[in-house]
Amino acid sequence: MTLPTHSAASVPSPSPSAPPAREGASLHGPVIAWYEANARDLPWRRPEAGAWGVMVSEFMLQQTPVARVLPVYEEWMRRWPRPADLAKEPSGEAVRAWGRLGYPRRALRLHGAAVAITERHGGDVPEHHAQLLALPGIGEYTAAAVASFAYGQRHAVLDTNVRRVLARAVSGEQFPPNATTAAERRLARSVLPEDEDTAARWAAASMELGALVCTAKGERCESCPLSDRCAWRLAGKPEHTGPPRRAQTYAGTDRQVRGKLLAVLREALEPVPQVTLDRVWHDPVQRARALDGLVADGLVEPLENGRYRLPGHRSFPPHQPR
DNA sequence: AACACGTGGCA
DNA sequence: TTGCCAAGTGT
Repeated sequence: MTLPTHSAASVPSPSPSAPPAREGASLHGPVIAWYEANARDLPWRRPEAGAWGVMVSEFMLQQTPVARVLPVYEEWMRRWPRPADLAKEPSGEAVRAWGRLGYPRRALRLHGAAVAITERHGGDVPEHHAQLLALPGIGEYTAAAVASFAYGQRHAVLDTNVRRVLARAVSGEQFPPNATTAAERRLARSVLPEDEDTAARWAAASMELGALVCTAKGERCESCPLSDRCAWRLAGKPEHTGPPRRAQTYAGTDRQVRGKLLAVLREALEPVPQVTLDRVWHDPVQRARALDGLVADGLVEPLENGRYRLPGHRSFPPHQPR
């Protein structure tokens, strides 16, 4: 596997007089050129990361900022350089090494994906979108991202950054809809470069643009390669209308209690007695519900003696075809 | 379709 | 301090 090399010479540029053959043709060139000059040097973008490195990074980056992922990613790749290395560990080790990245079910699913890769794909991250999609924790976005970033394939990689870039540059809206729509997928496919290598560069470049320039708040239009043609900017940057983007509450929720319980178990080297867990939350009803949920999710293993620990053995459910 | 699911930085 | 936000997935 190789990361696409950066070469502006391979970026096709439409002739000045002819109208663009397709809607996205006027987007690729500027954005890819901008990317080649401004892309961050992230470890999972280096060739030595391999498909496994790309995949690990994608799991960690789901809803989690780059800065927080970096140190954990380095530790994981040092400890588990190949899928089989992770697969032979108990799943609880993945949860423990996940640290405070949040959404620890991702760790469990990444472990489950490593097991599946070892069993079904000979230890190599599969290259086909459908094979990736069948792995636990990999949805539409991550399957496209791994296929594109790791294997240079042509896929619409529609994450929150790209959705925002397209919403603004093409649709003239400040923000995309709350949930990804069929219209967005259609738009993303319509602006996808025909050439496979160019499509892979566009995927990485448009995502980086959304992450660094076309941000949710404090967008830096003066640094944007699309500023002269951005539909939203040309319309005077109208404020978002429509349904408010649903706020995510956290304080006092089961999620917070789960987080506190799991934090105790992550730090513990030995199984933890019930009474220790009882100290993390005042409400016994909510506390019990949170603990039951963690057990049901396979994040916590109850032992015969009334103690609890991170799962000591593989506990991910068998693969269910979608 | 709407929710649940962690965590911490920043304005 | 509160609210928003960060490369989503599964049910």
